[in-house]
Amino acid sequence: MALSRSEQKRLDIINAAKLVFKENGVQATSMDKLAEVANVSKRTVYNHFKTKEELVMHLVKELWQKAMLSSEDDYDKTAPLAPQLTKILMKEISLMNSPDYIDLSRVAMGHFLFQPEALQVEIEKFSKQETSLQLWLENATNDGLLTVKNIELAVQQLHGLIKGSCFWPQLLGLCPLLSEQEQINLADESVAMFLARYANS
Amino acid sequence: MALSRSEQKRLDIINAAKLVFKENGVQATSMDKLAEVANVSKRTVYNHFKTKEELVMHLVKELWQKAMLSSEDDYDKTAPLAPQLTKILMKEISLMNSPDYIDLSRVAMGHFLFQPEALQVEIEKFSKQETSLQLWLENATNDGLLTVKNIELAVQQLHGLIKGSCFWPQLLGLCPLLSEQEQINLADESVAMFLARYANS
DNA sequence: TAAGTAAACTGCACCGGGTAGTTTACTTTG
DNA sequence: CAAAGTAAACTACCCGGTGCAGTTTACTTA
Repeated sequence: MALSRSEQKRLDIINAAKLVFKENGVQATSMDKLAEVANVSKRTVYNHFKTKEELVMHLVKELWQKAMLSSEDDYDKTAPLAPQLTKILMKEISLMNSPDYIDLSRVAMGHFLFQPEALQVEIEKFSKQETSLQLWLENATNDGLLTVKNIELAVQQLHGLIKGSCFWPQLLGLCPLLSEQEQINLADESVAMFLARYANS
Repeated sequence: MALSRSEQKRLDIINAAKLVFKENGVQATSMDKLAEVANVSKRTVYNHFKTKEELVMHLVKELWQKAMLSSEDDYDKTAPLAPQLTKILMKEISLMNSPDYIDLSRVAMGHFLFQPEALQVEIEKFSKQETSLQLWLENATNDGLLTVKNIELAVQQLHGLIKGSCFWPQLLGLCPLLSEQEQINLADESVAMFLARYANS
């Protein structure tokens, strides 16, 4: 499955961008530096991406798609709730706690922090689809296994519990990534708290 | 209490910095622009602050001090837990959900995102003191009113529940600030979930 | 009350350096 | 040989920070 030379160069540029943006952010990284790291002439960079902005957007979209790819988390009416929910959370945790995701999120955040309109635009392109977590909660609530009055709030609570330990501290460089065991503990603790509040006995 | 002219100019500069940094961030704001907004000559800016960095740091320290000023939240062994915890959370929520705090946090985040070492240094200067939330949890646990095995985790969980609704979305410009009623609801919901998990019946 | 003084402020030119994006003339590769 | 890549110079800026001559302010002395 050989890539054409052009395709290869394109990948070199994208990989170099990820590498170099994550070190100092977008603004502080020049296109000259980027081309140098990619081992590509600056003109080639501009042949593949019209502007710096376009290159950044390409990376951001890649990130979004990764975060949004919804796997089929089958909701099972008869199985115990805790393991099902744990499985869903583990999937989110292991994604958000990966180096690539953190690094790219930092880049995106640095880029969008002061352009909320642009961020809104990007988000709306993807926010049509419900998350698998939300669907699961809706199913379990409709079957009377949970008592959740406000599903949006519940989703936000679960995400808050998770991200507060496995995403934001790492994004800010205040904590190292979680080990596999720590990830499992976090999922279990989050599920325990959530079900203590919402599960029907 | 009249301020000397120099003190007044200094305040003008600081206020202009808050105003102008919050619009486009630190990197994207020139010192010429800042001086113009402050109605002060650029030379005067540099007379008060040796470098741009020093000015930014001044703002950040101001933010930290506001966030850290711990009030005496008296723990009361005999009173019901929920209202006590709600009160503490409300104080944190109303601080974190204020425009000044959000705006300055955004500036600080944009500045430190790619300088984790510098952030570490700043944080360590302030992180000696325990938060009032942590103290309260320790007291309630020692008195057997709560069963919390891991207090640090519990603190992080509470902060996650709160910040996930009243801080991070606003920092990113995805949600408007919470109304007083929404703040109260958030505090109540967070307390309800927390106590459902940890309170001894 | 008038003259003097030190400190702070102003405005502007200036410096060294950096950047996004373009152009050109030439070379490599499929 | 046509499409893509290369190196290097080039345009047209912007920015942090400094130096300096001259002015304003507030306060004090004669």
